[in-house]
Amino acid sequence: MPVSIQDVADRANVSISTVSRVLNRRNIVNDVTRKRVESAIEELGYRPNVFARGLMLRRSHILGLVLPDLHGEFYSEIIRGANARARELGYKLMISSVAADDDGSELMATVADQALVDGVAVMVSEVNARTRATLSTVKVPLVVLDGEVQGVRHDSVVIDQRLGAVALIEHLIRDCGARRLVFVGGLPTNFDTIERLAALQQVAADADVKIDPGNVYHLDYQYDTAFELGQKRVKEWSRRRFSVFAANDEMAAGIIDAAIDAGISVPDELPVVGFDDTRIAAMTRPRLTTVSVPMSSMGAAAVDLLCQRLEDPSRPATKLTLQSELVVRESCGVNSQT
Amino acid sequence: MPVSIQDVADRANVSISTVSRVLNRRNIVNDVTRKRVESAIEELGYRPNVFARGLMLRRSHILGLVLPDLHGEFYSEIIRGANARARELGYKLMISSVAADDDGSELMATVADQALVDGVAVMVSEVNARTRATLSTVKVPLVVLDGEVQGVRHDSVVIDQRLGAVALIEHLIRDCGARRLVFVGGLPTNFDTIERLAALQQVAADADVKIDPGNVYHLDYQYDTAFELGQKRVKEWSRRRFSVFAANDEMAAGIIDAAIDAGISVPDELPVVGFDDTRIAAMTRPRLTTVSVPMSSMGAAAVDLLCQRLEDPSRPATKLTLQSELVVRESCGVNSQT
DNA sequence: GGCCTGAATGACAGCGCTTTCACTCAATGA
DNA sequence: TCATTGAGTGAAAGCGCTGTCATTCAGGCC
Repeated sequence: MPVSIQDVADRANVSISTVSRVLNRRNIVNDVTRKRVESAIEELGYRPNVFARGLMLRRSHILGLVLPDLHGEFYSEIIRGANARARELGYKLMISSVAADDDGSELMATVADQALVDGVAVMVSEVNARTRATLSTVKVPLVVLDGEVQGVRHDSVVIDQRLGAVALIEHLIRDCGARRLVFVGGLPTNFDTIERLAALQQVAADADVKIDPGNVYHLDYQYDTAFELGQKRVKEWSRRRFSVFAANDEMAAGIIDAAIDAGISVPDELPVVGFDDTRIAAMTRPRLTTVSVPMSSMGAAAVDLLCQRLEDPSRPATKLTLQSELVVRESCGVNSQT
Repeated sequence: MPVSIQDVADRANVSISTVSRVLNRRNIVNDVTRKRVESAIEELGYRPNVFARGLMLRRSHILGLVLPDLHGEFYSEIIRGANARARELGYKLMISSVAADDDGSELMATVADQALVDGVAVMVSEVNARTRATLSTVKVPLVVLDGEVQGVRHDSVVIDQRLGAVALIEHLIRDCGARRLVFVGGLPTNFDTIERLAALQQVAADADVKIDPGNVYHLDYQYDTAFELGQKRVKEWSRRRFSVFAANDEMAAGIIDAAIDAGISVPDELPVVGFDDTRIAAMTRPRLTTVSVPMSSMGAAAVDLLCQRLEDPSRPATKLTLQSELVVRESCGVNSQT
């Protein structure tokens, strides 16, 4: 039923070799012959069989993208960026998600399909022995997003959260007069949480601002849990003149809402800042001061890196760093944009 | 370099046929032999070549998902739902996007990769002759999301927006006392816009509520354009006691913000409702009254339908309808949840 | 013993493509 | 005139797998 290269060859009165040559624009084919083949292809609506081609070429022109979860704008933006760039470069994108709390086996099952993809970009929320072991079995080019896996050869694209985070916290301390800070992050093993907390501690130390270990909370990046935490703590935070640095916008929104419910004014009685600059950052009231991270660029960069390595497998491992940027809105108390 | 079925056969001292049989659990293989083959597979870390297999079986276990755009929560939720179900059923998902204003050629290029996928789910924002022509060339099972394409054999999963929309408008009219309505939708050719406007007109007619054609606006589902429209009209709407029905939450948020900027209170002076119940619907102030549509279920259902047809190609075309549901919050003026 | 049966396995023909190698046949130079 | 070129093409060998058919061989029956 499906039309094969043989059908085209028959119709054009040439051998399949010639059709193949026309298809791949390789050795010179006589103009007249090529035209004949091309119209045969057109008339028959012929499309080369991807499998046969993949079998020969050992190339599928498919790139894998493995994300910890598909929830939230963060990931969807990565997909969008990766998809756009992949299309530009003539690749297809295969998406998989892995539960954030996966022990590695699921990651394994997903990445194991390397047999199909030419390369794979992986974002692991947490690097441990299991994930390391899993990733070391990957035989195709590997790009790690927003993290690094020791002992495994891979390129990576990371976001320099430090710069943005530092700018954010300096703004909070210098311009908004914060003296005491609360940090609300994800799990202590989470790469982003580690980075953001480190930035906080660094700036705080420099500015002689206090961060009590008791004021560092590890939640799960969700609105609800942050809201619950806020319900319990918001009055105390406000009374003691704290400012809240949440490691993402969702949690910042949760805390803002808890504060408002408790009759506490944000930012006057409790400044709150977020991270990521997702869609909701502009929707909260007050609007969130946050750090914009180039999510879709990250996806695009991953695809770039994969393709570059595919072209030149011997090039040295590359680490691409994307910058993050402070976005000042209203939730921190001083709107320097006005 | 890569280990093939022959390597396994050699190591286990059997023929490749036997290895293949072990792999596919087909004809009975002697227990002793099977164990030997299995351990050979294990030791060699053998994984069947997807292309060779696909070439024989004409099955890739990959499903395609083509969306008009990858922006926005709506699409990312579809991807999430589809991905989860695909994984459950042993399929992989390949994502592509097509610009919303595509004339069909891009859709063509994307869907043309049917050679690779076992089936494809397509969401077209607008059905016209071009898209119809493109989709009629698809040779694998096709599921159309949120729409129908005449003359092309396909299954479909649609969201019954009518029910939710009707409930929303009835709530607006009956419970909130709306007498005059403004509709802010997408392009007049957009399926969702057509459905939602139709529901509005139906209910309005029944309730003897007026909808002036001059109060039907066709925008692009974006916050910004709605905000701009709001800046121009919000005072007039408020003065004339209008209520605004926006065809998605983004536009509703834009109008709310325009109203607030103009010093107009929502909902007291201008009730506004949205559609979709995306993340931002709970983030606006006041929170949006909207209609929740089961986005991720839609993705999952598409995958289900595809797999079912793959199993039984002769089954009659199926149309799966998902229900939408009114979500009352604050932006309409009466919070019946309290 | 000769024959049949059926379980277990192997040999081999493709699937549709790319690619190597060989071939044809003008045009060219000696 | 004849060997030599090289552009253009075809024949055929796989790529790694599945599935059909053939083969082997122990056990059961007459």
